Amino acid sequence: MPYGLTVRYRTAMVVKRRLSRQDWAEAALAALADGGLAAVAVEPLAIRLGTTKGSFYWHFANREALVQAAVERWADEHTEALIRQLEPVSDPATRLRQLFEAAIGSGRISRAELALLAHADDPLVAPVLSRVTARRVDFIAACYAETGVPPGDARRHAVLAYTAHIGLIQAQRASGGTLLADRDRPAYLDFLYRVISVERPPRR
Amino acid sequence: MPYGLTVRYRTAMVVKRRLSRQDWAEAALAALADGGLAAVAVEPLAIRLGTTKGSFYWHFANREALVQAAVERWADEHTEALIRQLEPVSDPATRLRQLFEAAIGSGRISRAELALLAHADDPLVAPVLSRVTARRVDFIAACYAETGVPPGDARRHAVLAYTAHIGLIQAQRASGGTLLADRDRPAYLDFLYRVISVERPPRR
DNA sequence: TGCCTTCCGTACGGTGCCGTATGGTCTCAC
DNA sequence: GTGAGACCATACGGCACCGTACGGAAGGCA
Repeated sequence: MPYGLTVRYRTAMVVKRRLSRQDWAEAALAALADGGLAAVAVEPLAIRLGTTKGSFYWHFANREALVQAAVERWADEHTEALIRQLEPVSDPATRLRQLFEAAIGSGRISRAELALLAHADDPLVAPVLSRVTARRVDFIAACYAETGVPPGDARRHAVLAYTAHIGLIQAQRASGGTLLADRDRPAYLDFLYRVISVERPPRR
Repeated sequence: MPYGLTVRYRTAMVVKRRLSRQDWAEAALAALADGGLAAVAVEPLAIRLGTTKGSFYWHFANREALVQAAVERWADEHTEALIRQLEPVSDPATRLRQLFEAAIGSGRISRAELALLAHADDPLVAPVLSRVTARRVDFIAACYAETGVPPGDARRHAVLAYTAHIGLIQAQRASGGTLLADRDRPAYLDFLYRVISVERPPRR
């Protein structure tokens, strides 16, 4: 909501900016993160961007195209970028540890995550989500394998690590945050890291 | 139709009968399971039931009331009923084992589950979902405690068990079913059961 | 300066849903 | 059989959104 204001402000103060396809995609991803797939709607977004549908239908054929753009953007930002960033880390155990910390850390990340999981069977979401899920688990499994775990075990570890993570953010939200109090979180993470054979990360 | 019978013919296959509040709630839960919260819509449901909105607004004040009824129905069927069924099992380890088997078994159960998780922040869903989540995890933790695990550990075990389960059905759907092939499932469950300290259930 | 492309504003019609109003029909007690 | 209450059908207005049509404004370039 301060977003719309900002745009209005910018419009008034500076120069009226013409929007690009990327601007729309970015706004769509933001809307997705905090309103679900249904919030990716042309007219509301236009208002939020301080423009009108006229702009939108110049850059996109229809709403479907916008959703696709947003989802692709998400896949890149929240998976490929992270993997690119972790790939140079040579020690696989350190790599895993950093991955889990990054994943568990940001609540902003999980918001888009949850919105997409919520529409996993939507024809626009499903293919990307499926690709991303496979990519992540494969990456985790490869790290485990690199630490010396036999391949079959590596995959099982990876599946557990990934599902425990997804399940945790889901259940935390489902419980209204009462599932795990903040003060119990470190102990739980220690426990989880021990279970999935990751060396305990240093406490901050 | 050649019969000029007194029985009015409806488009649906069901014979025309007067509907109860429960009929609507049941249909709503079914719609929820396979179309998400948005599918709990009065007019489509009326068509599906072979009736009209006139019936609906006799039994319910508005759509909100219908959603509430469906969600409550879900909470009872998929949590309270299961717990009632498991409570008489005296051995806590057996109780846990049966619980996990029941939870992992039915795909029909998880469909409504997923639909509700998808709308965890909806004001109509949130309170019930939060209640149910707490109830389930508490139940699991109590079982663990009863097996002799110290209380703190019991809760951590319970959280892991629950989130691993939720995460698994989520990730399976997200991956389009490719996360864990059917043939890898038993081995994974063995692994999971070992990790969360539950005696391995007998293979069927 | 004028022109042409790129981009945006606005008006409009269409769709799917919610909720109300009102009158009709069915059922059961009597 | 009849009347009262329970239940349903239909028509209507409203809202939020999609997508189209078309007339402009903005900004580079001759």
